Amino acid sequence: MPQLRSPSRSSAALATTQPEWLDTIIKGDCVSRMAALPAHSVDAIFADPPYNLQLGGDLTRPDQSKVDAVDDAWDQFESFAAYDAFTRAWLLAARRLLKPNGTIWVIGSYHNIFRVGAIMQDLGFWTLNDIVWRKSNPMPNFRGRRFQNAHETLIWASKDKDAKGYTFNYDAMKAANDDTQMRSDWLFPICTGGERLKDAEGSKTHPTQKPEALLARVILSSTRPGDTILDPFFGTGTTGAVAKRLGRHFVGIEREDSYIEAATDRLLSVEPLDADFLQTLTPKRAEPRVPFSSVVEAGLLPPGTELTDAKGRWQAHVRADGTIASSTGEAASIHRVGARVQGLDACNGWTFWHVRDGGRLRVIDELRQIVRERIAVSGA
Amino acid sequence: MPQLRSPSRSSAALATTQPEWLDTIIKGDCVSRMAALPAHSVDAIFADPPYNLQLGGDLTRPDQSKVDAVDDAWDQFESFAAYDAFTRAWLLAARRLLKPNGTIWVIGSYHNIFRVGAIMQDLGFWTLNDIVWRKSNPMPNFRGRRFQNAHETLIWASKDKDAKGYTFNYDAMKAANDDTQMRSDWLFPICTGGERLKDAEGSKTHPTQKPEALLARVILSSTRPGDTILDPFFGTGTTGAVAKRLGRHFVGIEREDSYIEAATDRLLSVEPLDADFLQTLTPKRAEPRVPFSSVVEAGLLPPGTELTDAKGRWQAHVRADGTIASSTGEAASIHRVGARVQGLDACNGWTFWHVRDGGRLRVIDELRQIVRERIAVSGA
DNA sequence: AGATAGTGTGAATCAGCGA
DNA sequence: GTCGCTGATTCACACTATC
Repeated sequence: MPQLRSPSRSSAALATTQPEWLDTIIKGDCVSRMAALPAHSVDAIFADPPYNLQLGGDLTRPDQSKVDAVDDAWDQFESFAAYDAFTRAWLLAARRLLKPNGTIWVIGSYHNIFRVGAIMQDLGFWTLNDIVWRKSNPMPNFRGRRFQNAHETLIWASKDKDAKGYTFNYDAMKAANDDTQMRSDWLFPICTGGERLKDAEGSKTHPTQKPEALLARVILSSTRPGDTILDPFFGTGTTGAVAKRLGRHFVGIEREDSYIEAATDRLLSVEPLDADFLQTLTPKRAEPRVPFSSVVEAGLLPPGTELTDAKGRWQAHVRADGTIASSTGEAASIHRVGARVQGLDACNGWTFWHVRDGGRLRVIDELRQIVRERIAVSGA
Repeated sequence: MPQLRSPSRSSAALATTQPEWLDTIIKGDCVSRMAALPAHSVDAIFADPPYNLQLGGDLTRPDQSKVDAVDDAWDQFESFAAYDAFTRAWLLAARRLLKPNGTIWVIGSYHNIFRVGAIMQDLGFWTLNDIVWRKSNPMPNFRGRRFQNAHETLIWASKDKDAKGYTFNYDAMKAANDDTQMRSDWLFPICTGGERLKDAEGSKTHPTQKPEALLARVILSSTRPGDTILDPFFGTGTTGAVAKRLGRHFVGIEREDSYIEAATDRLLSVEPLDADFLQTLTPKRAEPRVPFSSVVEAGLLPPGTELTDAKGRWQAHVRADGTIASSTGEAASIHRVGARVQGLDACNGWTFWHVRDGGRLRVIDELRQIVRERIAVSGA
């Protein structure tokens, strides 16, 4: 097996315990190969399963019986049933490998995505989004009998309904999109030009090679550096190439020797990006918790200081124990009092309350940030 | 029954043979009502079935106001199996009514569209396209836990694989789209403002009223004047209103009296129109939003590239996820970091940041323009 | 009258932690 | 497992109120 491993950065000390299948391509049928891997071992899955319902080689009927001459509708149903059985099998095997907070991405077109999506729901996957990949340069419809088929669909799902701890780099996606949240429709060109792998004769190595930009958004949005991403239909290894470049681990499963060969060469030439450029924004949720009392104790808001909302409609006073008291005399946390004066159920006191600082009002969240920075410096 | 009929243009001579249910709203359950209509009697079907949203508790906006959720009884199903049985029943009844060369449209979201699509395939419908309705003004994701759900999906299918004679007004669609083929992704605003039906108290009559522009494109693309369009989930009658305006016949089936009443009033006020309506079908947009990450992923600004302002006073470097980090270590969007290094509240990062290109500095807005040209798409 | 600021709202499967 | 508290979170428009 060629050395495809991305440098093991964050887990350098654990290198000896890294499973031997990490950052490799496993040859064989994906269902049986997935069954041989340990459960709960991958953080994310990206799957680009065969779309064509007539791919006999990829499909095995539940019973290997030969079907007599039947009418079209029945034959169609048979082939759908075979595709469904195949889909259920690989999705089940994939689900077993997924960590409880892992997520799965599956890409398809109208030929297969409805069946895949319904089976995913049946198996308990919980849809987070369906994403539309809008192709900026799709193939035209030559016969003029339909709309130009200009998109494909991705389904992004967590392992089950109650898995709330999945990774979604919301802040990074928003920052990357001019500070408005990333939508469910993505625009990318199809894979062409130098990115498209060609064989010696100049014909494309793989019929449906996906653009690296698409995989990059998938990986950057839903995984963290050091995570492991499984691709059970590895093909020419776009998932692995982007994962390696972005400091993630990968596992690929592929049956065809020619694809494995192309993917191996490709992966060897990928240089991981410097870790400095892979850092993503720290979600606010993950920042250290600072009690309001710490702001008081730090002297930034001495007891007795008057707080007010941004428009000066409500007032409260800071008390020594880290509670505040509204003018009506009710004392509680900054959040509770903020909610109560407005007559709401909830309120983020950090962004609601302000303090007069010279001529202007300053939101107390800035004071929390000062305390956080002091804590960081002291190495706490 | 009030007179809702559209003037019978092409079939004036046949007016005496026009069935009594044409251009009317039939009250009742759609499965049994469809069973009472003659087979092969409609040219097209537009169906907006319940989506089977499975909503948990309340959802509040950041300002603590409550989102008015779709919690109507008609959208509740006990299980996927119950939803599937319902779907199979109405699709079977609908298929019986469809003429051999008729087509069916079904709209849904990721909650239901996969199941609907799979069942349609099982019943023998032949998918012609899946169409993405991109909403120009979708509701945000308030908790930042997913991508903004900014689209819905329509499936367009013929009665069976061998039905080749269906109507598709290819040239009209192409002409309406600046003389390039109409794509499978359509951009329309959601139904708001004066078009949105309100009750006496000013609250929306129907929770999921669809925009007329969407129905107009459906009807203009796949039916001819004088055709009959069935809507088994008529609601407040958008399908009927647009059909009447465009010189088509309609049949609506609806259970709720309040919706029937609103639809009846609405239909009476519709005036049939000439087909210059086409022009409203292609909403013109300003230049498409290009995420900064797309410039990074396009290879124009590889991660690690140093950015600087026009005078070289401040520096930052590009990170893989589309954020940038200043030399002081602060990371955020190109706009935020630009603002912060200057000590300003806001900054247009596209025009502030430059990159060294040979000997000269090049503003990154030029790179955005390059990406725009690469991904130029009508209606983007 | 016209500009500006403020408010309302849409098919939504929308927390995490510690006690 | 439940309960309770902290505190994180919104885009594009249409419409209304105010200056």
